Amino acid sequence: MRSDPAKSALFQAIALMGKAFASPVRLELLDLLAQAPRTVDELAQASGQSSANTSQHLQVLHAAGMVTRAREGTSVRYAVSGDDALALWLSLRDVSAARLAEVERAARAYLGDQVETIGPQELLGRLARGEAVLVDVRPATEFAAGHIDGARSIPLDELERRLAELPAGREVIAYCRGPFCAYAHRAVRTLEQAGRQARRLNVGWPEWKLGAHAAGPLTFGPGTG
Amino acid sequence: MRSDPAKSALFQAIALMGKAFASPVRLELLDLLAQAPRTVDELAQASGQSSANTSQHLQVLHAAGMVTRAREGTSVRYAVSGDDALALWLSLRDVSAARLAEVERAARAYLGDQVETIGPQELLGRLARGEAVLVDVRPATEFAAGHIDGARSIPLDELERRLAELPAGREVIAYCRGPFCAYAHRAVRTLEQAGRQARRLNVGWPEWKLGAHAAGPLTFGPGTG
DNA sequence: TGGGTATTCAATAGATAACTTGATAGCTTG
DNA sequence: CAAGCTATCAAGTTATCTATTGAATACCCA
Repeated sequence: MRSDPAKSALFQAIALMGKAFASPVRLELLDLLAQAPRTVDELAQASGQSSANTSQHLQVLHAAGMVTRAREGTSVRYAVSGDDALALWLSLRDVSAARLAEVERAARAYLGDQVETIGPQELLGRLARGEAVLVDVRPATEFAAGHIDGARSIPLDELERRLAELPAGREVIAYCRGPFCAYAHRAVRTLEQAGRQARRLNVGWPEWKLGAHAAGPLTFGPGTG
Repeated sequence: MRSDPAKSALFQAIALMGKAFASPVRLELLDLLAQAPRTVDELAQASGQSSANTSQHLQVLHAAGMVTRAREGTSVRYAVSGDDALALWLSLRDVSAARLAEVERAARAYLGDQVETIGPQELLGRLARGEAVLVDVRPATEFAAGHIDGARSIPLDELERRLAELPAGREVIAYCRGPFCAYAHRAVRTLEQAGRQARRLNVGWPEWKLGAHAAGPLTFGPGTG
């Protein structure tokens, strides 16, 4: 077994994908791409990195097979390469949150006080009975790239002046990018200060897309069926 | 959004776990630990690394929350820290195999010619009807640490001289560490050369343990239910 | 065809990581 | 308590990674 060159090549090849997850900048880019495909420039702006640096990190992600690249006129649009790649990123994120106290701590510090949540099952029931209204508080472009069926788009920074659009007497459920995104937290606080009843959906669009609404608790990895 | 320190800290913390997957040596250690807990020395020997180097890599894995550490007299025994961590490693492995041609290529080169396979569902049926016998061809210590219910242990290097133990007239199903392990391939070839009917189970012990037998095809990530 | 923009390439300096070697600490046994 | 073993630490060398800068390329549009 000592230094079998073929086996060694196998692990080396897998490590290429592992390296993709070794930089916080790349993780942030991946997290942005999990919401919607974007161009290099959009990603550079959203992540606060230089264009060149963003491009280089995207190439690492591309070499690892995590993202696809497509020319669009003068721009190049990157996207997560598939549901399996998306699920892998979410798994890494969730396992690290479960296993690393530092991630939990950083998440709490970033999100602020917890707000009341609702699960996918209960949400579907309340929506079907007309008791609740579902609001996507992400930026409009991300809503356009994909959203939960039946949701209406009110980006967080427009929420305050568009409160009237929300029917009174119905509870408002807000969702955003996922459990580590602050938008829905802030939306719920804004809504409550406006005297509305509001909760946060405990999954984001990527988790929903992968099927969180079809089953109960989140599960990981191969063969959970 | 530009350089939010709290958000940046979050990705930095997650990247700590990402870094764990960035080295082929660590991946090999993780792969070994996926079969059974082991001491530093055992891991060093199995991976062909120096003791000190192995220890350092294990510390990185430990800092990432992927493995646990327990003193056992004069030794220290490491183990994968839980089913979620195990599933994450298997997902990384499988997604990289699906997305990176180089991984596929290296796997084929390592495993040699394909042999006929059988799935968990069909296996359970044949076992229940007494038509097949299931053999675990991994080293005995890995069998002792956990194995598929009803399997008998015949390590690959003992298979040839223990052929008589296998009842004639029944198909032999061999399994080992997983889809990237060569043991079961070699076992099937050995058995066929001895005139026995044999197939390879298309999952290994870790996949089975995580529930591959309970459902059909492998699925990835959160919320597949 | 030429100007403008988006992306990538190339080169560099600074930071991090990998592996080796030799020393240290913890446990077991005589 | 001393000897012997296992694991970890510390220091040093080499290799790799990151981010920056400035140049080059690809595309669009006039």
